Amino acid sequence: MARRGQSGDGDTPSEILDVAERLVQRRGFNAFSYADVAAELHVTKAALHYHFAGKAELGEALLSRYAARFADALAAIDAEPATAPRKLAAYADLYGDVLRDGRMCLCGMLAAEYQTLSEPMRRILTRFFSDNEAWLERVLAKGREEGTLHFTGTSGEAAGLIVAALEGAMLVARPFGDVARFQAAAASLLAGLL
Amino acid sequence: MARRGQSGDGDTPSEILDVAERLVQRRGFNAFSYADVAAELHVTKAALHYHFAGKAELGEALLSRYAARFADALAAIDAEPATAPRKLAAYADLYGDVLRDGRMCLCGMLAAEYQTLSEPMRRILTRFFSDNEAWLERVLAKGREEGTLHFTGTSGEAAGLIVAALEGAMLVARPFGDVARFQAAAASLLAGLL
DNA sequence: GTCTATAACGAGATAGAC
DNA sequence: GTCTATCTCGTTATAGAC
Repeated sequence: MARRGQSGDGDTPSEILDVAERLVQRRGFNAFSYADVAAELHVTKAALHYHFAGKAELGEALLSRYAARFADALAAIDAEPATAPRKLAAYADLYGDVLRDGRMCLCGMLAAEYQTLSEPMRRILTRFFSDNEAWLERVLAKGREEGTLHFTGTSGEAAGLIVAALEGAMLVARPFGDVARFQAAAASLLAGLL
Repeated sequence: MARRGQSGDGDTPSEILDVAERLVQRRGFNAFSYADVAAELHVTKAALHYHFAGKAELGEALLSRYAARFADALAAIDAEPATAPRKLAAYADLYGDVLRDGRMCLCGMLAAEYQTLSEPMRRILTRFFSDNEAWLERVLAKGREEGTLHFTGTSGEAAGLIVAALEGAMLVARPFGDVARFQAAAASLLAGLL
């Protein structure tokens, strides 16, 4: 059974989210419209408003789904036995996969547009970064304890640097249309932790 | 003589650029309008169109001025004798100063919106990052040569990581309204190069 | 160099039929 | 659940007076 997109389900709300997500990740939340999504799905804007009352509600659904998917990916990394460096490499690959599809991280994109977002969207967004850093902090602490990772400062500080560096590496790589630029930065970052 | 803003000159085009720049750095290029700038300067939108034909032309002027100002700041760092680590710290401070004013780096913001920009804007933007990395590459190579900096990989790779990490640290710090978050990431980054 | 006025378009959203 | 039709507003941009 052919299944496209990342959401398994082929129901209308999911299809709307799939299209909107790609548009936001490529162009930004303030540069996509209901008309864009409607045209691509061959439905009318009114149909979209039936499923998502307004742009803010659509944005919240987008963020919630993205954060949940990311959390699942982190759980999947934790499910397999691996050294801390390998877990970090797997983490960086999550970002690389998004970039390879020509997209910015949804949350990195929305972070840039933060001041124009609704309160609910803001809360989910900051939560995303906090959760990511908390996961990284655990991996980093374990790695340092096991002797597989070496860094100065706290695990929390290193976690913050990793999130920042990966988001920034995606941000800068996209204008150059050059995934290798991201890979080089990620490799350089992780090499500094060995 | 009282002088506000960063542009020395108090002529109309400069004032327009000052206001537009702040709006773009806080809200994004696709979330500010001629009406916003006009209202703040107590002039009409038509007056703005006299100085900058369209939004794209205004954006080009914005980017050119920002890039020139940044280049001046790098020249100023080079003008004084300092160790490579001190130069890197001064470089990171350029970003910190922008963030302390509640702003994202203009070029980081526009990098997120890259796919919606005009060709001329795109060219100036990528040039900005290339120039920054070239400057960093020189500082890094010198520092390694002098033994004041230590890192694996090429100077170019390390330069790319620094730009990415600082841009990303700004991006992530803003949603938290927390400059300390940026400072911690910058410190952690530079500590890894000692 | 700045104004008033307005054109032309697209965005977000709603009412009500089917 | 999707449609047609419509509304209102904001945005970019221009013409022409002062």
